[in-house]
Amino acid sequence: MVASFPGLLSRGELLNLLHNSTTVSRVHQVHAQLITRALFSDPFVASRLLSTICELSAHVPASYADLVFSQSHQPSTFSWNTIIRFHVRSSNPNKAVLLFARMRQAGVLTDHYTYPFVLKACALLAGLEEGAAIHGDVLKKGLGEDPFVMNGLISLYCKGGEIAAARKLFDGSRSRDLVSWNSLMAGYVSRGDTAEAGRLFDAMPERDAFSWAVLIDGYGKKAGDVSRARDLFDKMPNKDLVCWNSMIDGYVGLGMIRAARELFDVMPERNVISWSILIDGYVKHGDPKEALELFQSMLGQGVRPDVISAAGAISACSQLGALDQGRWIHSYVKKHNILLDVVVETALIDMYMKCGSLDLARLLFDEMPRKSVVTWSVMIVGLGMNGFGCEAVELFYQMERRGATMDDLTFLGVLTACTHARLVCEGREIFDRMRRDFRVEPKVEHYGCLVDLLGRAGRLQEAREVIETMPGKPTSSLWGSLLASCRTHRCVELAEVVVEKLKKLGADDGGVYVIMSNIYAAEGMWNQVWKMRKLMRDRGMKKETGRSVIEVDGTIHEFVHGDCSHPHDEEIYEVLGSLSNAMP
DNA sequence: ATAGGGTTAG
Repeated sequence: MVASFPGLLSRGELLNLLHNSTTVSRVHQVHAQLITRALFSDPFVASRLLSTICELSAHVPASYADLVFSQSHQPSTFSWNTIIRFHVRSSNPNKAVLLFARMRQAGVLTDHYTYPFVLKACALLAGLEEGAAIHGDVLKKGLGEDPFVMNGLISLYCKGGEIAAARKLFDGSRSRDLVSWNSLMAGYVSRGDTAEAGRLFDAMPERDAFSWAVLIDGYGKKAGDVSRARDLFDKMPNKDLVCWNSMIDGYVGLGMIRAARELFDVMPERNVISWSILIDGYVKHGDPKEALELFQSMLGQGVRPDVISAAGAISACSQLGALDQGRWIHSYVKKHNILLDVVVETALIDMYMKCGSLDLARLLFDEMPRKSVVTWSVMIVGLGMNGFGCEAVELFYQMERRGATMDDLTFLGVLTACTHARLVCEGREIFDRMRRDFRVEPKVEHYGCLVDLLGRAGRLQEAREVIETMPGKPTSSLWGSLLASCRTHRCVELAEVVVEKLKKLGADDGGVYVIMSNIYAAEGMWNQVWKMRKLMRDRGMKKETGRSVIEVDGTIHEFVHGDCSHPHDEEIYEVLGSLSNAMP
């Protein structure tokens, strides 16, 4: 590598070369040269090397930056600032704060360049105490009117929820600039006070694209008022990419996919974020097929996907059971060196699980260096869903032994796994331990699981007691679940009680009477059956049509209840018939 | 100072 340089370069030439390095491997080459030329001990050279590395922060492993920093002799304020900035930028605020503390311990001078980055780190950590101490420091040094430092403080207080403190600084400042206005406005937006954000917007002496984007996002996504967002969007003079994306995301947030799509289709330029927003919109609002098509056209237009857009597409595959496409996307991202992170890997595991490919899921799971709560939960849910309830519970216990934190969805997963595997005692025990041992407050959904678990096992009275003694108001879905169990276990009396409860809650839709009439039919109570049917007719009730989708060999098939238009229609119904015969 | 990602079952 070193040989690629012609002859020996002078200090100046190397510095120049360094200045023009735009890739990590180029920096490595220059680094090697600096060492062979014994120039690395030159503090100025070392600091230039470090800052070049930090310029490329997105592509540089933190360990490399740390190494170069630790090898420099008596790093200057500039070098300290650089390494702190590096860690802030690579979203490692902990490290940045730590380095700042060491910087002060070492007695190195801190300056107006140091503070904005440390403050940013504190803001990311919501470290208000730390930040307030730094505020004191800033004042002592007389840096309170430096716009960068002050803006750092404003956004620190905004992120920490102390908007009043931010406002006080803002109001009392002589040197506030456009960024200060924008920061404060963003602060109001993030705490949901779009009205005050709007007032600031109107009062601003000048506005830039940030100002508009903050408020478009505030009205649209944060406040759910897309028409105001749209007004603003239409009024904006030179719309930039960000505000198009924010506006589209505003529509997506409310499920207005058509409107989102219309804007997407006419926007002058798109980036991978625009595509992600829409892909995710389709995923979240029930059209995973369209999401995948969109992902493919994105690739077709030569837009390089990143982890986030891939996560959306993979999610779509999970919903569709599209194993082939899911595997294809997996190998695509690997082939194109798109770094997988915990989130996509979790999405992949979920996809493999939902597509019934337990081996591939397990393989990924075991090889993951870092797992999140979601990763564990997805695995537990998947095992349960695929009929491995015992393994799911076992994994839950393993999670406990590892001391991993659990959240409400972990419990939802393990409880549903128990339901599937009829593990009534385990489920009951885990439910009881939720609050006691894990300090996770059970929500209605957890009560729903418990009711389901007990009800399916035929312990109908216990299930009813759970509903009637739970804290808070039981929802109709709890009674609905109990009603389903009443049908399974042919308990007419309780079913009638439940229907009364549902009626009181105004939740007696078509589905309820369908079940009730089935219950009567099973007992041969035909008079009651007719009564139910008549009731439904009189009220014009209909049960929603059942439907499902699955991919086979790359083609996506959709099935709708009662539909006979599939080319393999007869065979399908034959298999279906034999399956339901085989089921207990 | 502004835009995008993973989990329940029915």
